[in-house]
Amino acid sequence: MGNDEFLKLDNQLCFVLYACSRGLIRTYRPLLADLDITYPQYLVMLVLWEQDGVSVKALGDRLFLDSGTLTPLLKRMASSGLIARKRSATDERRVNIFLTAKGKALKQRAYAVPQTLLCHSGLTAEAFMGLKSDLESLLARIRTFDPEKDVCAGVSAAPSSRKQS
Amino acid sequence: MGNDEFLKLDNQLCFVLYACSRGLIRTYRPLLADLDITYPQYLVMLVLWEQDGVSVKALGDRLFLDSGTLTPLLKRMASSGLIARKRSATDERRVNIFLTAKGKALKQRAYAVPQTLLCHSGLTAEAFMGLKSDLESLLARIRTFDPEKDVCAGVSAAPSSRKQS
DNA sequence: CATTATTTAATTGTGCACAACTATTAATTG
DNA sequence: CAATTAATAGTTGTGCACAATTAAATAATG
Repeated sequence: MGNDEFLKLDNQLCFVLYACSRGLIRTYRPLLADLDITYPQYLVMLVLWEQDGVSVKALGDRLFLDSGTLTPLLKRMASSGLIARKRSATDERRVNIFLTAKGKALKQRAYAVPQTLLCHSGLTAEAFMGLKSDLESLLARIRTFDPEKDVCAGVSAAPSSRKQS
Repeated sequence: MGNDEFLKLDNQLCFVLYACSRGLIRTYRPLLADLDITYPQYLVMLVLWEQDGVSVKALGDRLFLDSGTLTPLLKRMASSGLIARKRSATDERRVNIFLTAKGKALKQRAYAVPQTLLCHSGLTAEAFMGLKSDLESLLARIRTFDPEKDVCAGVSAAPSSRKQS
């Protein structure tokens, strides 16, 4: 009976994380609409403003997105004139992404975005940093988790069914 | 120049939230695949296991999803035999969602999911509760934010351009 | 009671996410 | 150097998200 507690929606960390993520992105939406970009496109711009000319692969590693997501997204950004996609001369497999003048210029209008968001979040700088740090730890943990040596496999099974190596 | 710090990817709370949310859902995926459901479908099941027969509207209020997302999702769940969609007799606008026998039975196999996830997250019960609580506060704040009385509007503009009522 | 406004779901269209697969190029190895 | 393997993008197909619109039913109002 006490097991039912674990299945209640309000006891799910993942749900509040999922709801928070979508809620924050919803808060960004009108600000980014002024810049004519979506939230994932904004993330691509953040990477490019730090380092122009990165490959699709490097972008994917940074944003945890694969080519199935990035290829069409980058094509949309190219057709709206923010970036240019250029096949690498030294490695023909690579496609490098470069900011256009329009893409570089957009940065000026983006400076206001993070500060407006911080204000909307109602967080102090300390709370902001603390929460970000906690989430970074969680992210690192779930991304390095190795299913091969899964300590959790039998965690909710009957004790007798646990397989010890 | 110091403004550039605010536009760095690694300084974005929303990005780590977005990455964490997708990372956790990725961790759920193989477990839920065993139950033949996706993560959003799992959330619907959590609501229905708590309260059978809710309307699409009530589901949407609970999960922060609209009919554009829920209608096709619920149709898929109906065709896979987990739920039944029934037009309400007392209010013909409403569609109420009921668990089938198969849907009710699935709960037994779902008990293991939250505990496996908790283990994968590597969080203590205290850290889990603390993080969930912090995210709930943030969610409440951004969901009740009223753009009409936006204190943040001029937050990054020049001080002289601030409009006081 | 007829009209208007509101509520509720469904529909349409766009843009992600991601798994599975293909094609091309580069690196490795016998 | 030829054959194999690995790396990189692209393609295809499915399932969300969400804005905007439509349609139907109910509630509110003059």
